[in-house]
This record gives sequence, structure tokens and C-alpha cells, in this order.
Amino acid sequence: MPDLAAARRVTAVDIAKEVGVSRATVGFVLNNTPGKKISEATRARVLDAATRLGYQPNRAAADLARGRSKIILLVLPGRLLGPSLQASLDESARILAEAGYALVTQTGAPGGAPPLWETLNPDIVIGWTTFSDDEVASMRVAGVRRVLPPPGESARYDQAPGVSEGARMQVDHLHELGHRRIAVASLADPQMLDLQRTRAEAAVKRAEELGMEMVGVRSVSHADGSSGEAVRAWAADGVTAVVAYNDDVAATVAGAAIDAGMRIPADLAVIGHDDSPIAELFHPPLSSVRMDIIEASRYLAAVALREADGRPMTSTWTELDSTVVPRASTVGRPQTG
Amino acid sequence: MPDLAAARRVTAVDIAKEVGVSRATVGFVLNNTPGKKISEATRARVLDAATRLGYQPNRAAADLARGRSKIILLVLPGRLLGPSLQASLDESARILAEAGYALVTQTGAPGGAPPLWETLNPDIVIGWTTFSDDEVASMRVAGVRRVLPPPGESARYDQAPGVSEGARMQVDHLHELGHRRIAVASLADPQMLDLQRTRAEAAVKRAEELGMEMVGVRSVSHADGSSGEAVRAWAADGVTAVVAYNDDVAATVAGAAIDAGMRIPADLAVIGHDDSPIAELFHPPLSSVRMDIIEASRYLAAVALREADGRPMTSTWTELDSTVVPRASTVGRPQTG
DNA sequence: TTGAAAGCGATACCAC
DNA sequence: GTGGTATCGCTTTCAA
Repeated sequence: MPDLAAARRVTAVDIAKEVGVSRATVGFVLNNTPGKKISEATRARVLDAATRLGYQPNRAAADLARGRSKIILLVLPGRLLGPSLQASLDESARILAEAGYALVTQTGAPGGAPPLWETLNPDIVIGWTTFSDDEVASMRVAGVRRVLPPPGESARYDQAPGVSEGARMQVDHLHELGHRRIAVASLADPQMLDLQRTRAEAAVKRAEELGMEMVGVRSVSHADGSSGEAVRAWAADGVTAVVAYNDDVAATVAGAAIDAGMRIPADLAVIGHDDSPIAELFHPPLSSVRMDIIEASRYLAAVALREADGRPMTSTWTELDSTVVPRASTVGRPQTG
Repeated sequence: MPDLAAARRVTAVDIAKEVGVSRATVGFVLNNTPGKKISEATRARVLDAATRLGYQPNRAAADLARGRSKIILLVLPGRLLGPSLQASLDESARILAEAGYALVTQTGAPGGAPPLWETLNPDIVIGWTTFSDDEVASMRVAGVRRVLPPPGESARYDQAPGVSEGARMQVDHLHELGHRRIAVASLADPQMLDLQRTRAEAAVKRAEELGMEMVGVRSVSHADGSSGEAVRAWAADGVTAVVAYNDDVAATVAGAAIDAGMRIPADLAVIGHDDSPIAELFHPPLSSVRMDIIEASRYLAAVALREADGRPMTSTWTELDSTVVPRASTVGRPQTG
């Protein structure tokens, strides 16, 4: 039963005394200070003593002396957080932890809690898209010195990872299945509007390239009757398949179609995006697009570390590898798996 | 276009110079140091100068001098994070922010990223359930001095907020609808096993109290065929309704039932738990239990602040207000809303 | 190859 | 009421 209160922290001085060197030497060893030549013997003894005594450097002191913290703050829009993204962030965090950085994620509900950069003193703040001038100003006041994406450029979701690519793959999938007249279902939620628009535009563009007929984009909500209307309108219009903004929207559309007495996918095929849990759990299971988000998270970590080093990368985002996960909502045969 | 790099931080010295007092006086004013009598005149001038110059105290320096940080780390099991919990944490964070604390949430994927208490130097670490001895030891090494729930007691999910209450309400709901022979569907995922068990036990107990027949608990997975088996077994056994561990499990069961040609809820009623998005989006929509988690989050904030003050609360958790959200999976008529 | 010492910026104790 | 000043633990430059 470890007694927390009684614990007195081990400092670099303790190690110095233990080993019989100066506290400075200890610092050099522990920080691997370049340009300092420490004999292997003392280095080993210091390291040994450090682990033996259970030394943990004091963050506050280090941050103060260094003039910057080792915290990286990642700000994400609220709705984005699914299990896959969760796993992805874990991967980023693991990499950054090896470099001594703590990755803190804030899913910024607008109007919710105040931004953590005000209190956390992060060294870098990373956003999914560009921050507003107000936000950047607030960061500067709080002493944040590095911001990604670089402020000043307008938000460009089409450069965010996987956005356009995923939409293209949705359309391609439907095209391969023989659909020639399709529609896009968007979400009647102002949040993430830009992202929705970008995905929708990419889908429309791709449909054109493939010579498909695209009847347009409809916003759909689960709360009102708009999904029912949409489904009936599409049916009347000869639409055979729908590209949904995400899996939630796909579920809404599919549900409305079933209510309207249509069979899925015979009368209407639906494909979602993000491969969230609902895609697998919905009945019938929903085809979706899965992003290889682990690769992206490695990239994110790399970007952050380079920024911390002061050698920022020129292009911030990489393209994501995406794959279509075909399920019963488009390919017809309910899967057992 | 705010230039981040050029920003030099405003320190207490700057204010002192500006106002013409000592830096100590500035400190007293800004911290509202009790027992210090500062004339209203100087206090006002200091405060004015502080806002005018855009003063923000340096976290690292304050933390170092104070010997503790203003970070509260909340560690949650991975799967727990839905939109409602998200909103709840926002509420907690807002309250804590007013007291100058930053609430950082880590959804601890086991084997994932290293725990943030190693790098974040939090003043308090709060868990949903009791931490293991190893974890507590690791916290102590990292200099964490306050842990909630207090280490040493074994994990007791039945005291965690809303756990037993929710399960009881699920059973009550089915009982009111006339069901007399029910079963419990659990998740074949070792994660959160204790929580599952506690909920299941509460359900079994409640069924007994109400004189219902309870055929037992079955683990169900979406991946293998276990949900299909379970549904057939229940049907053969005369079960008319199922209490599911959460909405995902409810969806799995409902899906399997539909596949088996059963109608919901006529042949099998299903109620989930947590009122997550899938409950509303699933087809048919799933009855569920919604926890009044905002109230709990206020309580969480209060507990944390009291702990920070050094006057810990005696009982850590409060009971959550829960309500049943009836939907088509139990009450029969598909809802339009 | 190692050590001494000057900060970093705020806190809080003790004088005046 | 207000002002010095030691202190927190580490980083880093300069000497030795």
C-alpha cells in the first residue's frame, strides 16, 4: 500500500551525492547533452543511480529553465472521436512519449470548456484545421509559440487527411457495382460544415469523372422527417445508390428507406464513411470507408516533433490510405462475419 | 496576422515597473494572498496594469514555486467515451477552469500510450474505478500525491455512479411492459469485465425482487455467431425480453433476432444502456437508459476541488439520476421522431 | 572530462 | 501596508 503523502521526490542532487559527482554532470548525462564528453564509467554510474533511486525529473523546473514545456496539445472537433481515431491517437502519443512529450487531446466543443492552451502551457498546439485569428491571439497571450497548421492560411479541408480520397472511393465503389444514378446525403448539423461540403464536392466531382448522373446533395436529419422525404424523393427520381457523409448519416438514410418499404441494397444502396462501430452493428451492416489512420498518426507525430525541433515540415498533411469495407448495404448478401 | 515568435511574455516584474511597486506586492494582489492588506488604490492599479499588459502567469514557474501543478488528470476506460460523457466532461472542465485547474482526460487504452501522469505532473489523478497497486506506485514515482478513488480499497463498480441503478431500471421497464421471463446479454470483451458483471448482477437481483424468471447471462459477440446462438436459445427457452449491457450489445442482439426471423419487440424485446447514438439510429430504435451525467460531472468537479484543497470528501461517488428512454425495441410502435 | 554558478518567474516568509 | 529575498529543481554557459 504505497503511501503517497510521505513520498519525497528524488532530485538530481540526490543522484549527484549518491554517485559523487556534481549535479551538473548528472544533468549532462540525463539529458544526453550534446557536445559534452562524459566518461562511460560515470555515465553508467549516474544512469544506474537514477533508476535505482527512481529519479523522475521535475517537469515544472525543467519547463521553467528551458522556457518551454513538453506538452503537445491536439485540438479536435467534437464529433470526430471514434474508436479508430482513438487508437490512432494512442499511436501518436506513444511515439511522442518516447521523445518525452505528452500528447494531450482536447475535443473542443465550441462554447464548452475553455481551451486547454490557456492553462496547460503547451509547447505546440495542433488543430485538424486552421485556427481562427481569435484563437491564435488567445494562444499567443497564453505563451504558445508554435501552432499547426500554420496560422494565416484559410481552412482547407480538402488538404486534411483522407477527406477527398474517401469520398472518391465511395463513388468508385458504387460505380463498380453498376450504379449510374446516385445522390449525396449530408448532415443537417452545422458542425463540421466545411468538412461535409468538401467531401460532398469530391463525390460530385468523381461522379462526373466517371460519367455518372448525380442528382445532388441533400441534408438529412434523424430528428425531423427529412430522411423520409429524401428517400422518397430519390426513389421518385430513379436514384439507386446514396453516398453518405458518414456512417451515422448512412444509418439514418437506410433506416428511412426501410421504413418506406424499400429493400437495401436492391432498391437503394447506401455507403457510409469512417467505418465506425455503427457501420458494423447496423442492420443491415453498412458499407463504409476505413482510413488507415495509424499511418497518419505516425505522420502526425513526426510533424509535431519536427516542429518542436524548430525545423517545421513544409507540407503539413499527408494523404491517408483509405479502403472500402463492403457490407450488406451495398453488396446485397448479408455477411455473417 | 499575429506573430507568435515575436511575442515576449509579460512577467510580474513588468507590472511592478509599470505600476511602481515591488514585484512582491504584485504577487499579493494577483494571488489575492490572504492576510495581506493592500490598499484598494494600488490593488486596482496593479489589476489594471495586468489586464492592460495582457499578463498571464507562467505556469511552470508557479508550479515550481508552489510545489504542485494545477492539472487534474482524469483516467477513463477506453470504451466509455460517448457524446453524453463528452458533454459531461466539458461541464466538469468548465467548473475546474474557474478555479484555475486544467482537466485533462486520458482514455486509457491498456497497452496503449504510457499514462499521462508520468509526464504531465498532475496534482490529482482521478479514475473511474480504483487503480492497481502498480499504477499507484508509478504515480508516486512521478510525484503524484493525490489519487481518487483513494488507493487501497478494491475496485467496487457497484459504487461507481449509476451502475446498479441503470440495470435496475432496465429490468423495471421490461417488468412494467409485462415481461416475466428475461435474460441478460453481456459483451464478450474482457475490457470492463467488472463493470459488466456488476451491471449483470444488479439486473439479476432486481429480476428476483420483482419475481421475474431470469434465465441467466450470456456473452454475445458481433464477430462470431454467438449472438445468433443466443437468440435461438432464448427463443427456445421462452424468453421474451433481453437486458443488454449497453447499446452496442442491444444492437447486436436485435440484429441477430431479425436475422433469425423474429420481430422486435413482438417476439423479443431488447433494452440497451447509455443512450448512445446507435440507440437512436438503429433500426428499430433501441430503448435505453440515459444517465444524468451532467449532475455527476458537477459532483466530480466538487470532489476534485475539495481534494485539491486538502479536505477530501468522505464518500467519493454520488448516485446518478437515470431515466429510461423508451423506443421501438421495447414499446412496439416505431417512432417517427 | 567535470564543476561552478547564473538564471528561469512566481511564491511566501520575514522584516520594516 | 509594502518590500526584500530565499526557494523550487533544472538547464546551460563558461571556467577549470
